[in-house]
Amino acid sequence: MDFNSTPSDKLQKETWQGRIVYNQSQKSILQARFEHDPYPEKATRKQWAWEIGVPESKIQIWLKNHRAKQRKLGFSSSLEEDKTHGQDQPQPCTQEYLCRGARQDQTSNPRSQSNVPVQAFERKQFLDIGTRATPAKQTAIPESRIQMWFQDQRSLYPGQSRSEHVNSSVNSPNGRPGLTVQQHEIDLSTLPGRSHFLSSSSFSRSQSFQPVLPCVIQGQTVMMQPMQVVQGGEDRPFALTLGNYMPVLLTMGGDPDTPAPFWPQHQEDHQDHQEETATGVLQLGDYSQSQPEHKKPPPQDLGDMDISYILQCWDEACQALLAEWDPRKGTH
DNA sequence: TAACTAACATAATCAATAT
DNA sequence: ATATTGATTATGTTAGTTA
Repeated sequence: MDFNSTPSDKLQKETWQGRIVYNQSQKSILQARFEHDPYPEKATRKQWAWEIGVPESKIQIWLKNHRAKQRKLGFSSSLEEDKTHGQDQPQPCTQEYLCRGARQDQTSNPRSQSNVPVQAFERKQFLDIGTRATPAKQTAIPESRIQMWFQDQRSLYPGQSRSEHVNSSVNSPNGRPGLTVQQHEIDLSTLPGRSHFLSSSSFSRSQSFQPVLPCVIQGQTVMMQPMQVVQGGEDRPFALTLGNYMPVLLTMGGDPDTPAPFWPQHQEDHQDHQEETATGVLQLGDYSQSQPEHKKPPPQDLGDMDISYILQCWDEACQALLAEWDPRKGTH
């Protein structure tokens, strides 16, 4: 991530959050297209995205913002006349919802495809751009679908508020959430039983879980499990918060239904690395292992491990993170 | 057929970038 | 410092899928 480069003549640049800065030609194209079709269907959005060279999800965001801007400017009435234009004359929708056929084909439930997004949501209800991309890669579900699914899940299971999310971020000195560390405990026993989700899931409704901090050492995944809820993570150096986490060593494999951890062993060419550092890992095994109040023994696989080795891994993890953590950037 | 949920939408707001 | 704008939130609707 390059925070020092100037935007000048770059096509677009990505910031810590993956924010795009459209150049003038991109904006012109989008605005011209928008005038003719302010509510493009999926295929059209993809076409625009291809022409401009950005993901379709970005087009969707741009359209959303541009519609809002137009409404604010008082052009909403004219938009009403245009909005069915170019949609092969479907039945006019109530409000501005796309009609049948104009929408993307409804994909099957991510839960039936893989429990990667489910477990990601169980761990963290607010996904950053980087962490969102990882389960998307693991499941072949587009990132925009992952994002939508998370939004729907949050509406179904309001486990934490935005402010709690913000407060739980460990901000870097410049105010940016360099490493997002979810410290809010989601008590599943309070969730409404509105679906078969919980009962069919790998954990019981009466259980709660806490997020974990991952790191990979010598081919092993070490999960840093919270020992207690940390108050006021703001402005606190990451190194200090590490002390509140208990190392738990996880091993690969096991349950065939359990996908491989989506923590990338090889951090590929994704735009955002720092966010994934703190969040993008799949916790394996029984969720009951994560209950901090009971101080249960670590996962069963750990029984085969030598405790000194575990502690050594933990020490190495701390050392590595401390060595690589740049206080000016909030990450390495 | 009812329940569930993916795929949309809006308004409000935050935050990065431009002016 | 302020305006612009991309991104995210909460919340609501529609319609396809599933039990």
